[in-house]
Amino acid sequence: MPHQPTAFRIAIDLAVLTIRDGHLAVLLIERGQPPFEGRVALPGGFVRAGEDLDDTAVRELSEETGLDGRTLHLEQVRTYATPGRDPRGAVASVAYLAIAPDLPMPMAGTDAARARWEPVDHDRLSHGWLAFDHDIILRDALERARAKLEYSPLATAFCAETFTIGELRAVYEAVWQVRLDPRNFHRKVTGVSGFVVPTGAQRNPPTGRPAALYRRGNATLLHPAMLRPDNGRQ
Amino acid sequence: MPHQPTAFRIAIDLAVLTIRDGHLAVLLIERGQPPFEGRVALPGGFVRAGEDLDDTAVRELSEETGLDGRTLHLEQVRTYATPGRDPRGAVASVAYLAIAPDLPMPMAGTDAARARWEPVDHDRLSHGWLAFDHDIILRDALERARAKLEYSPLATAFCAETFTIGELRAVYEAVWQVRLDPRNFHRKVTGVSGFVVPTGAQRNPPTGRPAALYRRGNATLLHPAMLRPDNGRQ
DNA sequence: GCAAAAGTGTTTTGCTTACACCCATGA
DNA sequence: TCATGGGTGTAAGCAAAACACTTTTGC
Repeated sequence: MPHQPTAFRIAIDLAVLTIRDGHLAVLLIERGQPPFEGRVALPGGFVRAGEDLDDTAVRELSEETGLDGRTLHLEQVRTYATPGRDPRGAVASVAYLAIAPDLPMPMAGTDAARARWEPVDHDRLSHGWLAFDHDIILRDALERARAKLEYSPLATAFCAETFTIGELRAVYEAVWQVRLDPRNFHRKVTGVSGFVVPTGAQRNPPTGRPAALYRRGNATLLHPAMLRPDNGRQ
Repeated sequence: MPHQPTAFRIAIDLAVLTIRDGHLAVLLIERGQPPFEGRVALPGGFVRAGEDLDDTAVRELSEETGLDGRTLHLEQVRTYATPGRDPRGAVASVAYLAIAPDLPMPMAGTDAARARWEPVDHDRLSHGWLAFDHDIILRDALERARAKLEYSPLATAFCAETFTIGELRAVYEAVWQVRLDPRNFHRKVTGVSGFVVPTGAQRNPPTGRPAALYRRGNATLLHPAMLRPDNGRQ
């Protein structure tokens, strides 16, 4: 056979999302060496011998950001291997989507010093915001997250252990970039079996009536689904 | 740095689906050499230098099965790289889902002689039906196909250029493994804007009233969606 | 009392289901 | 004429959207 398989290095790139100040934010690393030195990029790194892809994702998340991937929602999105996508040669990238609650930023020690949360800039996205082809990777990861909010309880992964319905609504509003009716949202969420369960406790907002606190339920699929407004309008 | 990135070869594995005799079928290859000689596996092959993943998928589809990937629905599903998944060493596999109409089997020439359609065996699936980890890959690809029938016009990719509503219903029934009410299905499909458009022509079934023929519309998302019966029942 | 956020009730509208019923053909 | 699949009508039930209204806090 004349054609030999090419040898690739395989990188994991992480699109780590959270909600900060009511806005969707992504965890970025300022690159300290070429290629793309000084530019911002998704955190990531190479798969090592004997490592499964999920393991690499957890390890890189810890090394580069200080976050514990075992407690976060973490899922594979897709793989990119367009020739020339990495100036260092034949590097395939397996993209992962991670969802984190609004954590204190510390991420002490190690390489995490270069990590920071940045609001997702929908204008600059796909127009040279991030290094490599990370604009495309982030766009695909965002679309995955948006889609999964509809039929899975993924939104609770953006929240702390306990949360109010208003906080959950803020997640949907930030990720979908829409305004939702608080009254209908409340009824819809509490009507989906296994989505959220009341803890009995309450929390006082700065002003206003105290909100009941909830924790994640055990549903893995939402029924009925939380459909995006205007979803599919031609 | 003590840890070097491992070098991988990257394979594309194809889950090519069609409907044959009212049943969901997958295209399999009987392996002619070790490892897993004599066992059946998904068709596939290695990514070559300078090739994008989609290109490899199209090329392998043509070489191993005689099908033209440029005219088929073809989409990436996910990547598998669990250590030890391939006895030949560090081989990552990028799985693709392909959908074909019920084509005449010829697939003349080349390696396609070893290719054959097999009904999807849901019992043996995940219990050592296919070589490598292809049971898992096929299961994931099937789940992708099942999910996409709900919100995308993917079902038309199983049909020829023109088709009847009954044929389209047979696709949903075969992929979802359910019975659907023909009357309600007809109304639902024709009510989704851009899903199917009437050609004006008709076709006579062996017995019964002639059926109107349709072709694919230009919708990329179905609204309202074709929800799976019982979808999400706890 | 006022502002603000939480939460309930009600109406309208649209989709889904179940099923009765009619249509057009081959044998 | 009968069997068979194609296709329409209709009513019940669930879910979504819009919005009036009440509750409970901090100031």
